[in-house]
Amino acid sequence: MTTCIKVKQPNTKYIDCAHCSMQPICLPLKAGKTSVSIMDSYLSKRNIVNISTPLFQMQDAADAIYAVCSGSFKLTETSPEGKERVIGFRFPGELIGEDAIHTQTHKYNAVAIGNTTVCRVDLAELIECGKLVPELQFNLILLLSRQNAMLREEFSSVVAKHTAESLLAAFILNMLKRNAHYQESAVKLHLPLGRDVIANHLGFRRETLSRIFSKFQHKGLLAIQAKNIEILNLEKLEDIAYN
Amino acid sequence: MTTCIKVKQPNTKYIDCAHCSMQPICLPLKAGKTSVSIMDSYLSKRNIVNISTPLFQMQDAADAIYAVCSGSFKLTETSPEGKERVIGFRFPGELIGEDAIHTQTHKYNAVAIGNTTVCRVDLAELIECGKLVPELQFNLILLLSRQNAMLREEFSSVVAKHTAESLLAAFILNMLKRNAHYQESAVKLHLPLGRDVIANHLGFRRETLSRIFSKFQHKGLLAIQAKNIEILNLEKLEDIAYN
DNA sequence: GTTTTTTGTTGATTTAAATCAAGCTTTACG
DNA sequence: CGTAAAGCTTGATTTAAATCAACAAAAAAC
Repeated sequence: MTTCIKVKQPNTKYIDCAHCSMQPICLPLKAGKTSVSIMDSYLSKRNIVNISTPLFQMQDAADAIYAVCSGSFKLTETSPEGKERVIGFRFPGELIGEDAIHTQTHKYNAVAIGNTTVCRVDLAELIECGKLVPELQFNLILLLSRQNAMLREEFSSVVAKHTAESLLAAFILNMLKRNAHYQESAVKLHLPLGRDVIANHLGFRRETLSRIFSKFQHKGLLAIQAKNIEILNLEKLEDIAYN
Repeated sequence: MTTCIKVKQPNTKYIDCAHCSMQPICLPLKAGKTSVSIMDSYLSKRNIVNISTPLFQMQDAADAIYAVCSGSFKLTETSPEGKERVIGFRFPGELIGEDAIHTQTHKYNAVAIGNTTVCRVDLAELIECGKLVPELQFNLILLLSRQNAMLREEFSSVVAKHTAESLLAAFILNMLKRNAHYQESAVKLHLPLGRDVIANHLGFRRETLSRIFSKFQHKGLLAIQAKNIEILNLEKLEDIAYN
């Protein structure tokens, strides 16, 4: 049976399979619940390590779903003039490329931030396997529905915000929630994202981001050390987010 | 067999079932492809007319997926202080509440804009039916994946925009694309949304929206008559959207 | 059909964020 | 190890959008 091989890397934290979004697909395979022999022959599940390279790019053929094991990804769109717009992020335990089932070609780029590990599930094989194992197919439905809910949540953290402050506050809260299950503390957040990348995503300038971070620190809402953010006053941050 | 009953209303356009997002589920039922008798006994598909009322609200039990037949819906979140934030729109042929499969309770409100018609598919019955008809289950996977892609597209039309102008331009282009198959012209857009609602969604004030609309008209990009927008210069609009 | 209310537009002023610019810190590199 | 490069912060100025305010145009109500 294929297993998840964890590649040792310095300063990286791995998500355990129990907290991974791919679990509804992987679990029957690992636990040997049903039809393991069938799935084993179909699903080519393996680990790939990327070093700051694209997992896939716009217009690439979409032939797999990925789950992030360690590290982070930024999802970007490239405009005709070559400008890059960061449309989202993916962290350990989250999915990338799940819309591929429908689209055939990718509509955005998925680029590794630092060194990352991913689990890859071949789409054609997954679909074949699903035909034989209805349980797996229903798990995929659950997984897609959950990804849908996650997407909408990420969406609502950046939409309909009137000020840069409420936008950033909502973004931090979204990051906190999504990273909760693999951070040491519920109020401590390691954000492996550069200021430029965050600012691009939120639609304002690096300088503005820096100023708001400073303001939040002076107000006693956050304590920031490089890429580590500690939330000191969650309630006030939520007030600002809800505008 | 249950059929789609179209209720006659003045000034409303119905999406035909061939262009509806629910089609992958409804089609086997209507065409009598496979196991129609089984599905017929399970799927309670029917039309409901709403007059400016919520289809569902935050924290309501999520027990169905809806497809919009006619009219439009706004999706909103209500903050603890009662402020409303418009997080998206749904038009004829599009789905509402598909994330319900995973979440059990709704995380946002779906409110009818004017008079609307929807098709309702009971979730518990759909899942039961899926167990018996694997083909239906795979169609649901396709549908969820497509909804995922649509969500990401709606998302990327409002994220990472640096100016109000590019935000509005991208929003118009997204609306144009999503309404393409039931508008008379590829460059004419009937937007049944009030200025306040659009402005709320995009995160700025009614006055700002009005001014940009005027600016776009003076520049010869748009021709606006109340809620009807004609795109006169698509290329320039795209340039502004890509910022 | 007229009044009232809601919705949309335009103008003047204030405020928030972009831009320009310099200094500082951290990481990468020879 | 020291230097270069990239990333982050803070300040001064300009520009874009919010706010305040008046008015016009549609709907809705009477």
